[in-house]
Amino acid sequence: MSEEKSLNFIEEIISQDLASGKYASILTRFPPEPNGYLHIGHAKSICLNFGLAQHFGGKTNLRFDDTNPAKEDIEYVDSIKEDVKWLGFEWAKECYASDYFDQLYAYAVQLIEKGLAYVDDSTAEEIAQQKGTPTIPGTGNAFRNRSIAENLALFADMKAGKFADGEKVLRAKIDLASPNMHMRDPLLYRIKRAHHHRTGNQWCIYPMYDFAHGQSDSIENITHSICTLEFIPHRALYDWCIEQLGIYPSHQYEFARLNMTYTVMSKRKLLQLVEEAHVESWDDPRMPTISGMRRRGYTPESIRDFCDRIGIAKRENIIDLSLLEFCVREHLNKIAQRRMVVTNPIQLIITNYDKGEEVLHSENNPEDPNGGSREVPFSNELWIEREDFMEVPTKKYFRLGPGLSVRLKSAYIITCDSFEKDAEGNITKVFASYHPDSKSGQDTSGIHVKGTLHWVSAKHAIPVVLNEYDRLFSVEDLSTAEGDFKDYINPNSLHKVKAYAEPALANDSLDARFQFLRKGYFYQDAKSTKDHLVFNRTVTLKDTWAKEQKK
RNA sequence: UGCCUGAUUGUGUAACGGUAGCACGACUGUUUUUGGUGCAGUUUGUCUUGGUUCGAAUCCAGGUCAGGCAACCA
Repeated sequence: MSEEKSLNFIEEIISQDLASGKYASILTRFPPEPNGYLHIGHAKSICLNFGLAQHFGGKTNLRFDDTNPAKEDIEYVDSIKEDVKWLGFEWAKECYASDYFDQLYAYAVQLIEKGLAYVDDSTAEEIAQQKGTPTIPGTGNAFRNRSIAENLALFADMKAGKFADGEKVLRAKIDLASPNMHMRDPLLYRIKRAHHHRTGNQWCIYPMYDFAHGQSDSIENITHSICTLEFIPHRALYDWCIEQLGIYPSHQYEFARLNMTYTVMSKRKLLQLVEEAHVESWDDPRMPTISGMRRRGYTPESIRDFCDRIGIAKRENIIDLSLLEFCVREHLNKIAQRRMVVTNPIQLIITNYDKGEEVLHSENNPEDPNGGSREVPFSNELWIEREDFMEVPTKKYFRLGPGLSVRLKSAYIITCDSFEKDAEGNITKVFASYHPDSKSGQDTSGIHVKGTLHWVSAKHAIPVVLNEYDRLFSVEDLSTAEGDFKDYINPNSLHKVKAYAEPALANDSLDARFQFLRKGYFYQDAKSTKDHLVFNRTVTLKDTWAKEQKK
């Protein structure tokens, strides 16, 4: 293989654990709560967890952290499974925290029996108040001293549904003065009458995250439980539960979550964008969701490559969107079928072309010698881009203008002779003559031109619609922007454009990736039909001319 | 005011007491029937003050800055 890539801190830990014989093999898990769609931040975690297992010869479970029925739904479970598969990963077991509800309940009873948990009748407000603040120790209440027998009975009654929602909770008895707020007698169970998407109405008490997650890891024999930085203060509790219960010691490790420029990465905010119709749906191609990116035309390979490149560390980060764009372009350049599409057309008449029409050939992908070619009809009446003609060309402009010559891609070199304008001064027609001996592939004209234009034969063109996407937000770093994040939504994140496409596109497979020459990479939209072809722009091509013009 | 993390070029990420490297971005040049791609090159960095050491991004002490922690959310 190639030279060794340095290990990130988690790989470092794992290789030591393996070398020391602490574990014979590793087992990781990806544990989403099914309360929303997965986004590119989850992709980082998925690639990490599954990637670790692949790299070190272990396995990964997919576990749904479904301990809060009020927010969760089967719809999300299904989408999550689809997204993980699409990214190219296979889980060893499909698990649910709800599968462990009986076991978890038994664990809670064990804690009570050890005098390490108690039923508290206080209200949420009272409990919050009694917890104190980070600088002021908490104070206990009378419930803390209930007898084991009483706690056992009360907890059984909680389970049996003898109390109303919120009337009682089960708490761990740890340390109300702990400098770690999470150790100040954290809640273990709450009463909540809600329909659970898997257990139905079987339960009216549900374990809290802190009482479910570590134990679920332990039950599955997860060796390395990897989560994001905000769970660092939970680790003490994670370890406490495992130790007091005397169960398999899974260990938690934390890394920094992904942030990206020009977008948001929280399920809550993404949900808001959907619910308030700032975007069409969870899979709107502007969304940073996996489903949105898939619909936009991102490939799983490019997303995995991206996750590889951003690395894993503990420091807060914000990744440039341009890195993601680089990754897709790099992959798409290798696999995309080249096609010609004109979006803002002006008519080009080739005055000396008297053959009527002919069929030319153009390569599907210059990067792929085996990519073959396609037929492209040519005639004396073409569409070219309006911006490819300039009445008074500027100095570095090497496209079409009066007296200037360019090549029509895969066709002939032409020279512009004249043009027409309407009353308002808009160019309506451009007239040119072609050089018959300059035909693509058999050019003997000796003419050298700097520009090559894409084009479409007017009478052969088929109408298509292009969705040209731009960034969802107008500021780079939403986390430092003041006020509501929605104030920064880019009002021009979508341009729907009508365009003329070469006929080959009508017969192309729905699943193909395209590069529309000089315009960008496109992918057929989920709602596109034969009669109404719609393409989503995945990403533009790099455009050094646009950059030059800005100067 | 407490506790916990962290700080390396514009952005990420390496260097595990011994040459601060890589990628993206930006900028040059070159190739090109896509102003794409490819190729070659340039560019900017160890938060700060002390200390240990022949030698510190790395170890120690203090400071600064940033983020997290007081949901019957995960």
